[in-house]
Amino acid sequence: MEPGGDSNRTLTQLRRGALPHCVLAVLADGERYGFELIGVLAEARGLAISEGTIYPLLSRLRREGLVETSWQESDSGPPRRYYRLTADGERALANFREDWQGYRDTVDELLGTGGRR
Amino acid sequence: MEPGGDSNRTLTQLRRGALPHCVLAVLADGERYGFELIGVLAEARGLAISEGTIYPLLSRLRREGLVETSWQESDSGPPRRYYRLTADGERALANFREDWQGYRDTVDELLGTGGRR
DNA sequence: GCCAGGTTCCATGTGTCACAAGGTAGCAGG
DNA sequence: CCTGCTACCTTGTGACACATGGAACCTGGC
Repeated sequence: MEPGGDSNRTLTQLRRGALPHCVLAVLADGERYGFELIGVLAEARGLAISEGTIYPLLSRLRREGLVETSWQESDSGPPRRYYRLTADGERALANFREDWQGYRDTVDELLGTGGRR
Repeated sequence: MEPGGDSNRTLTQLRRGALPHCVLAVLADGERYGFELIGVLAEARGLAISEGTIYPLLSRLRREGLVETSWQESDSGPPRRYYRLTADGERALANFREDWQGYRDTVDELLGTGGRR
């Protein structure tokens, strides 16, 4: 049912690296709930994920103290759990920005994709 | 045994994304053997890996037909298994370059690390 | 010879994590 | 009520980086 996921598997592995911190980055702009995050990330090329990915991820971030949550009523539908960054979360995000830039430049250099832009 | 692997674990997850294709990229410049690759990658910031990582990775690339190998004698030490890119490997590398650039730009945009370098 | 130490390869076990699939619950509208 | 949507979460599977340990081969000292 899912054999040839060729270049798809590659993207999955790529996502692993930055996805959690991309979520943190989105939350840095204001609180969001799980379903909403899926929509926001779906608009970003190469970051489309599903519920089975986002909820375990958010649980982990919460367990690590990088985000905190609050339940809020909805006009139409069940209540939502909103996530927002903690101070630790902001620190983790700042650290990651540095790690990411170093890694990105290394890969660009090896691949020869660093040139223009 | 080592729970607090804080920012280290992050780098491991980052590596996962591009490491196999970075190996392909190095091999695109000429054939190399396993131990040599460890040294080459160690010089690239954020890509230092060990034998336990490189050999399973190379086996996988071989199984997928992206690299092929040949044994060659060494002046000093046991024989070496040299790896070089196949046509499929070159194709995979080219595909990955595109995937990588799209992904990289997406992450840069979300993190706000994209402003020309 | 033979033994210590370096080089090179590989296999096994563990832990992390993305994802698919499925399950629960609240809120509509016919 | 009952179909369908929104929203959350859990469980099982599989991929893969890494640590550890070991085998095979070479060299140099004695």
